[in-house]
Amino acid sequence: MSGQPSPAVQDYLKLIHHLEQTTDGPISTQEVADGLRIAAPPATRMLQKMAQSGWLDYSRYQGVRLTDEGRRQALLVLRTHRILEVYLSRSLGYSWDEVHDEADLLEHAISPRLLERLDAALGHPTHDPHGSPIPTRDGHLPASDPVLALADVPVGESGSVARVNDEDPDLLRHLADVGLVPGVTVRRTAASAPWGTIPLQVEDREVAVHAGVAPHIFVTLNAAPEGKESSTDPPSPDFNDPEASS
Amino acid sequence: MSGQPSPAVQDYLKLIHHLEQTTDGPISTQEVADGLRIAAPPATRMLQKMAQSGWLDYSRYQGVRLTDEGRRQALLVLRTHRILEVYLSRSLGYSWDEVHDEADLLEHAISPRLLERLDAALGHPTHDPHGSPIPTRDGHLPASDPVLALADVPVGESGSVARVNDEDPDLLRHLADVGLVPGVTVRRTAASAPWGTIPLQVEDREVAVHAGVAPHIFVTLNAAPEGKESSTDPPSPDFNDPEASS
DNA sequence: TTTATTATTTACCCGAGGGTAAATAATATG
DNA sequence: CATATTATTTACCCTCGGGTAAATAATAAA
Repeated sequence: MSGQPSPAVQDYLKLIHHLEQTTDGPISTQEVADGLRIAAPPATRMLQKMAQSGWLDYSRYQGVRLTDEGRRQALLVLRTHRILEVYLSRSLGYSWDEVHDEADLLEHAISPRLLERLDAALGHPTHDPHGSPIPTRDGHLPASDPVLALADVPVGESGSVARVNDEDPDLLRHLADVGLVPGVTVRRTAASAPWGTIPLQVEDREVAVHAGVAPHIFVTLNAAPEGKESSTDPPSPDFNDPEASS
Repeated sequence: MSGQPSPAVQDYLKLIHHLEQTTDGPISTQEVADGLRIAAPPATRMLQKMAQSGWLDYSRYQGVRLTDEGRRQALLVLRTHRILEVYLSRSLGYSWDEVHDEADLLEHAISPRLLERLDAALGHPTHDPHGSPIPTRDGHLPASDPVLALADVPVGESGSVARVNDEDPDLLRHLADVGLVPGVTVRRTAASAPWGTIPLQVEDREVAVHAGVAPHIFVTLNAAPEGKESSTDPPSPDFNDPEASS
C-alpha cells in the first residue's frame, strides 16, 4: 500500500514514532499537531489518510498507533536522519548540537543510493552522535542494552554514557563542555548536593551538573557495582567523537 | 523581490538560464515546458507569475528573458549544483556521469551554511567535474577564456580540454574511457577520417572519436599553433580528477 | 492573401497540505 | 448529575504546481 511516503507523511511517521517511545497509550491528534507545529484539523485529516494507506491504526477521538508497516517506514526515516547526523558530525566537522536541524533538511532529499554510500564510507555506524541506535536497512531497531537515566543511578555506582537527549541544542553544548558524551565513564560520587547540583566523576574529572540535566543522560551500569574493577571494556561499539563545542 | 524562490521557481530559473546560453532571442514558453517536461499551460502561468516577482521579463507570445536579479538567482542555484557535483565526485567517489542527477536532488534541500562548508572543505573549487565554471557566492560568473568546440579546431592545432557537455551520461562515460577530461591536452592529428571518425592525440595516446562527440568538447587553443612547444602550463586552475568510469 | 498549422494563452480541474469557524464528542468540575 | 471546558472532527477556505480542453495569436504553406 502506498509506495514511497511523501516528505510530509514521513515527518508524521517520524514524530508519531518518537511520541510512542515515551507514551504507552495511543497518540492524540493534539500531540501530533503540537509536535509538527500545525493546527489540529489538518492533522486529523492527514492521520485519517495515513490510516487508509496502512501506516496507522486510527479510531475517531481515540488517537493513532503506528502499524508494523508504519513503524518500519518511520525507522527507515530515522535511519536516514541518524546516518546523516553521523556524517555531518564526523566528516564535515559539525558539532553534535548542529547536526539535527541540518539532517532534517537533507533527509527527504537524499537518494537511497547516496545514503548507502555514506553509510559505507562511515563503516556502517551503529549509533548517531548522541548515542541513539541507527535502525537497520530493513527498518528494524536492534535490541540494545538496558539503560538508566543518570538521575536514577544510585550513589556510588558508575556506568558508561550510552545516549543523551538530543532535543535541546543548549543542553548538548553544555554536555559537550563537561565531557558527558557517549562512551565516557561516569560515576555518581555523592548524593545530590544542595542547590540542585549533582556531583559526578566523568572519566578522571570531578564535575557537577544541575539536577535538571540528569534525566536526559542515559547510562549502562557497570557490572561490578563497587571498586575500580572493570570486567570487559567494550560495551560501547563504535561511538563517534563529537568535538567539544563550537 | 520575493525572498527565497521555491524549488520549482529555482528549476525554472536554472533552465531558462541554460537555454539563454545557447539561444540569443528570448526563450519561448514551449522550450521551457519541454525542458521541464511539463505541459505548456502551467509553464505559461508560472512564467507570468515569475515575471510579476521580478525574475523574468515576459511579454505575451514573445517568450521570456531573465532579469538581472533572475540571472543572479539562477547562478546561485547553479553554484549550489556545481559545488555539490564537485563534492560528490571528489569526496564520495561518484563518477562524473552520476553527479548531475544526485546534485539535482540535493540542491534544493541543502542549507546555505552547509553549502559554504562544503565549498570551504573543497578549497573553493572554480569548476565542476565537467569543467563548467562555478558562480561566485554573490551570483556572478567569472569571465572565462574563450573556448572552441573540438569540432572546430583546425587540423594540427592542439589545446587543453576546458569543458565537456554534461547532458549525456553515456557520452560522459565514453569520454572518461578515452581520457577526454578537463585539463588534458588534445591535438587534432589529421582531418576527419572516413566513417565519421576523428583522429586525436590525447596526452600521449592516439585515439579516434566519433565525429558526433567533437561538438561537445571545448578546448582552449594553445598559444603556439605548431610544434610541441607549450609556453606556460597552468591555464587549468584546479580541475578535479573524475575516475575513469563505473 | 487566404488557409492550414503550430504556439500560446485562457479557463477550467486536480491533489497535497496548510489555514479558520463551527459542530460535536469526551472529559473535568461544580 | 448537570454544566463548563477541552479535544476532535467536519466543513469550508487558501496557495502551489501539476493537468486538459478550447480559444486565440503567430506563422507557414498553398
